[in-house]
Amino acid sequence: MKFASSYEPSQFEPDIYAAWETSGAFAPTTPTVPVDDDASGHDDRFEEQEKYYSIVMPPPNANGNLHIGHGLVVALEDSLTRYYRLKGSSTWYIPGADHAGFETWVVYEKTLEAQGHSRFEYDRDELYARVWDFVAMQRGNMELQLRALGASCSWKDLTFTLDENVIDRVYTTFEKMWNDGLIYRGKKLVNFCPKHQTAFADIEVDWKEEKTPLYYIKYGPFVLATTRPETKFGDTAVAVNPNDERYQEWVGKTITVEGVNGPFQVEVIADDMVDMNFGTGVVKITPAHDFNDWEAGQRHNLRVVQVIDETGHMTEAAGRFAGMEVAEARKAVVKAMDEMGLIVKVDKDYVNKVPHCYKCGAVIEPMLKEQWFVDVKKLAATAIEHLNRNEIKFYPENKQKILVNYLENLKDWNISRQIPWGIAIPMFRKADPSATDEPDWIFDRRTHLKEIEKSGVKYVRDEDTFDTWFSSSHWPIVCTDWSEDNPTPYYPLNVMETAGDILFAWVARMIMMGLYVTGEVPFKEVYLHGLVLDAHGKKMSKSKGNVINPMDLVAKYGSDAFRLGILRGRSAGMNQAFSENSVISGRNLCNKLWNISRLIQSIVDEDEDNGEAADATIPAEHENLARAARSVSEGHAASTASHYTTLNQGEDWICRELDNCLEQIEQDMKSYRFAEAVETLYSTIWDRYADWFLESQKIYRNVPLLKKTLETILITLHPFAPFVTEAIWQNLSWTTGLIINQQWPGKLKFDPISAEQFENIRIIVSEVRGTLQALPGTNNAKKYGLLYDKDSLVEDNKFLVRALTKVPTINSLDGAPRGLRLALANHELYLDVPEKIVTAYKDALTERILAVGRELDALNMRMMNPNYVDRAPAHLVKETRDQIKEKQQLISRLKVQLKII
RNA sequence: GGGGAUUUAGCUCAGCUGGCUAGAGCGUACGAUUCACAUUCGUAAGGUCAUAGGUUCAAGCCCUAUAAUCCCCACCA
Repeated sequence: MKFASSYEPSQFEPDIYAAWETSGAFAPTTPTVPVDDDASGHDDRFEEQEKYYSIVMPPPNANGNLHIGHGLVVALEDSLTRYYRLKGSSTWYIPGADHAGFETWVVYEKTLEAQGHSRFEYDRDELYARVWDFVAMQRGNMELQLRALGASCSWKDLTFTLDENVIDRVYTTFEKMWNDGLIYRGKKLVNFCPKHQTAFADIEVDWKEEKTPLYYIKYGPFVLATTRPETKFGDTAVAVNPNDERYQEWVGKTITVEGVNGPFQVEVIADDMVDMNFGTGVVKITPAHDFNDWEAGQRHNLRVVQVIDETGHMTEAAGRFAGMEVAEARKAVVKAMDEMGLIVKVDKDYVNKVPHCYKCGAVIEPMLKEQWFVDVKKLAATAIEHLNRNEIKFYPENKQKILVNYLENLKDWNISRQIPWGIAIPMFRKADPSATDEPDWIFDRRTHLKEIEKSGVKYVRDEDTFDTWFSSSHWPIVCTDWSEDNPTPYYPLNVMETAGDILFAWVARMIMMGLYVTGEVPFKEVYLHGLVLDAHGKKMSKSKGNVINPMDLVAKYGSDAFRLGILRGRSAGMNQAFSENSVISGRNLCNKLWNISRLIQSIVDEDEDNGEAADATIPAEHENLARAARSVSEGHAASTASHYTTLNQGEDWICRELDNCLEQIEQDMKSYRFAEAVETLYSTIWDRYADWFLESQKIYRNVPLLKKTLETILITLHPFAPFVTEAIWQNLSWTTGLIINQQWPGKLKFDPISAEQFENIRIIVSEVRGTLQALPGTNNAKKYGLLYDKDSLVEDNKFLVRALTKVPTINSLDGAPRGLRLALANHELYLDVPEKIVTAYKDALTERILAVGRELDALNMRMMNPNYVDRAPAHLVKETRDQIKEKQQLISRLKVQLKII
């Protein structure tokens, strides 16, 4: 026997993955490059009646390890991929790796510092080369982990965000945008991290609430409130609200302000931005270091004086405070002002929101810099138009509205980053400004050169790199190898599965870019998953020490258990807690399935030893139970057990249950209800297949049906638990090939009336079990027999009912009723219990009658309501009537029993 | 300030278009056991579905308020 008594994932998983990978099962069945076999000049792939299923992996950081979120990503995406592969689509799951510009840069800079070096010792190109080697060294780690999770992705198509074709595509788009006037260079305030020396997009800024003292300072004729007294040297105006009567007389005048570096003059302006109710209703304007002030400065044509430099130190404009760090300068300035009596009061508990670098936590300084910007107005408008036409279906639905709302308010996008690790911006600046006839900036793809010559003029490359999202926004295009000359049926993607928190950063930009480049939306559906929280619903973080490593769980419980566990209790877009219990329950299911297979294989072996391999067998003692066999041929058989015949109610019933299960799974997968699909499989396999059908097969054996139904279960579970299903498939004696390549099972055939009769058997068995447990004493099941009165269902299924209830005997009632009557409406059944015990059961019986009576009352109330009878659908009214009849019967029978006692 | 969610058993969550006598996993209690599986089997306890109104023959589900929790966007000096 090949089956050990329990399933050990680690014994199978690596070999199974290797078998899949080497067999080529991960590659799409239709080529990913154009095909023109009939030399028609057209790509044949568009003409075939082929179903394509394409999905890309949000590229994990090439430099890092996978975290639990990636575990969820693989569980979701790979389940989809395997499901559609079994369904017969040419399936392309494209893996990726992200150079993760800033993230990787931060890690690398730390290792540099640890070695006692600084980035400033090297020039940009050298740094780039060094990081490349660093990443190359680390890469592969994450790829191994994706394999451990069972990702059935097409490895040969792995796309790295710095691959040549990616850079090519990004440059092509950039050039097009440049020519279309969508790219401009602007000197604007940008979010700048003084530690990392780079600008950020708004979206990358981490706002934190902090107590920052609010100083009320004397300011010429005014008193005004500020949290940043050190920027006073950059003030070029003071503003009041135009409707503020208190300050009307000053508007338009120039005032003299006493300062720590001596008096200076500013103009008083009126602007709506000022809130009359905050502080004193007077605001100092520092255009170089505050976004609102910058905008006010634009409106009023104010001078811009930079007082903080890129390293976070005060400039010469700060006079004697020059060279100090911002925090230090603030203290010094406050002290000096206090000594001069300029500070009126201090609100120490004032809570303010301060921008921080999301990586190092340093305070972000708004900094005036020349950067490249994308004019997003048109791009956003086009995206909104397509979104409003519902060309993309969102899961959860509400994200569509949120996205449109975001796009409507989108500001121009700063795409310049001052980090060496990234794709170089392909722009070159004229070296000699005196050559006035030539443009200042030109586009050129030769970014490997620092200097180029064009029309005899020298140009120097801009040292900045692209914001990672600028290149990432091309992901569906570059992964599927779409091009203007060769569109591909794999674009648009069928689905974009990714984290809900990058809806704006990534999804929005992919849509804008996809439309701009290809004219089509880049994907037909979007599924957004939420955060995986810890067991208590808290965000996982290193500082809290509650991070769960998916690889630990895989090692402990197996890959399938992890996948099943993480899909449980999870729905689109929701941040949900992770519980190890769910993984344990997944592990148990794998083991259960293993043992189900072990049992069936042993039955098959025994059957073959008996030389009766051909057909269903019925033990001689049950021969009278066999009904006329219905031969059913299966047109869409998965493997070898193509012929089966159902021979009793239990067999019809399991076919019906499996059919329902298949239908349910299909619906769930269509609507991305993964947790429900797993739940359905769990209860079908465990509560129905194992607990009822297999138990019944210990009495009646139907080998072809056992084979067929096991195959059905294995294939249906395979998308969610790929390893154990493949391990079993390989160990079964009659299956061939790999399960990953099988076809999704078709519907099973069965007799519905017979199937429904089995429900009655289940009800009878449950009632017997429940009543026996409620009787006083232990081991009741072994003590009392079961009596039936003219009940053909029980008579025909004597042996089965006996096996399931464990009662010692089942006999026909001869003579007057005796013992304890079971509370079943349509069956006359008695437990052969002595008088004494029946009496002891009296209270329980009375309670039972009362409970049924309450249910009956509720039903009667409903029927007495004329509105219900008139307005409710007829079938419901009939159902109620039937229920009333049934309950009445049950009560009267129980009352008879009670009287006898 | 603008927007999005969540609130159902001890815990984590289902309950999709109203028909519910509200479900699952884990946990708990009680009982079983020599074989497929203790990673097992059986039985049970446990919920005025956040609160208050409303619509409807019928509300966990729809509407209107309220409360609590969480998230995103904008940012007030």
